[in-house]
Amino acid sequence: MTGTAEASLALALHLRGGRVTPQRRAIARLIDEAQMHVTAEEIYSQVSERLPGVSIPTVYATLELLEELGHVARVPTSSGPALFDTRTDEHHHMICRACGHVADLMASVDRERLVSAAGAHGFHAEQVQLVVQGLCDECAAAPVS
Amino acid sequence: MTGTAEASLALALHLRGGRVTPQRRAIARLIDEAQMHVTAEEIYSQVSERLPGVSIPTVYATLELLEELGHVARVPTSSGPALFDTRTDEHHHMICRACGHVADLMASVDRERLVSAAGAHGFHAEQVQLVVQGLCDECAAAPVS
DNA sequence: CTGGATGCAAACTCTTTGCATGCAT
DNA sequence: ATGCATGCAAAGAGTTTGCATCCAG
Repeated sequence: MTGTAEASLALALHLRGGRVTPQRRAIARLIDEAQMHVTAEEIYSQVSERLPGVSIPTVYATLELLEELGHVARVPTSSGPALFDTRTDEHHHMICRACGHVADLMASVDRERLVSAAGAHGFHAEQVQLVVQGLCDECAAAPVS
Repeated sequence: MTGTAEASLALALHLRGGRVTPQRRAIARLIDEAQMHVTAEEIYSQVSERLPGVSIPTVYATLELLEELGHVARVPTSSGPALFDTRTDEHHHMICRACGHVADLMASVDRERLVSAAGAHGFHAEQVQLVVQGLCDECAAAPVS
């Protein structure tokens, strides 16, 4: 996961004997330019503008590929469509239980301690994500619906 | 959320003019006795043994009710069916990306700090959950599939 | 009685699969 | 030329909705 998703995708695909297709390039490029948290559907509609004819299964397959390569990470949510995060550095999320909006949270957690705590349970930790649930400013102010 | 789900359910329902039905009692009771992390489907099949005829929509509705009352919490996951946690004290989760198994993680995070960090972003935090993703012992040992 | 809760079936959303075609290598 | 990737359509999970019936209060 060095450099852009588009570049490292080509490299990784060569190594594993995969193909660099226009669809994969276009999706990887969107990820590079991307807006933080996206659903497969959003990727689909945006990539469709640039490369008409892409299909949803291809979007899902490519997102899975990019996830393996570490260019996107799924955000753990409690409901709704899968959210892919284009930021892959250690950061966390606030998720509004009313509108579902996801925002980044700048805060540090003691990753080392948690990884070894997980290890003590026989778990091989790869990623530590913090999810803060509650209400975003707008939903907190909004009428009870 | 004082006492058992079954008991507090009755109280809360009276207060809001809701009804204490056999279905709700049975589901609340399962939650009281429960096994940590359950899907709606698991609740459904277990409650069906005691109270034949319950329907899936009722299970979902009751889980939502119990969630409002604070007797179950959804575990943020990256895929798969919704997981309801019957433990409502502050604790965290390790989720295996291979088999999906969820286990509790005993570790503390500085809740106060995170809640106020979220507050600084205008977010009204209610719950802080940590998700450690990786491989459980068995999947780490298992053949690459 | 009365309206909230239930069961059933159907709709819906999100994601994956099967299969024939197409294209990167 | 070879076989991986694609697009399409359809199947599949999981969850929600609509509506008539039922029963707790």
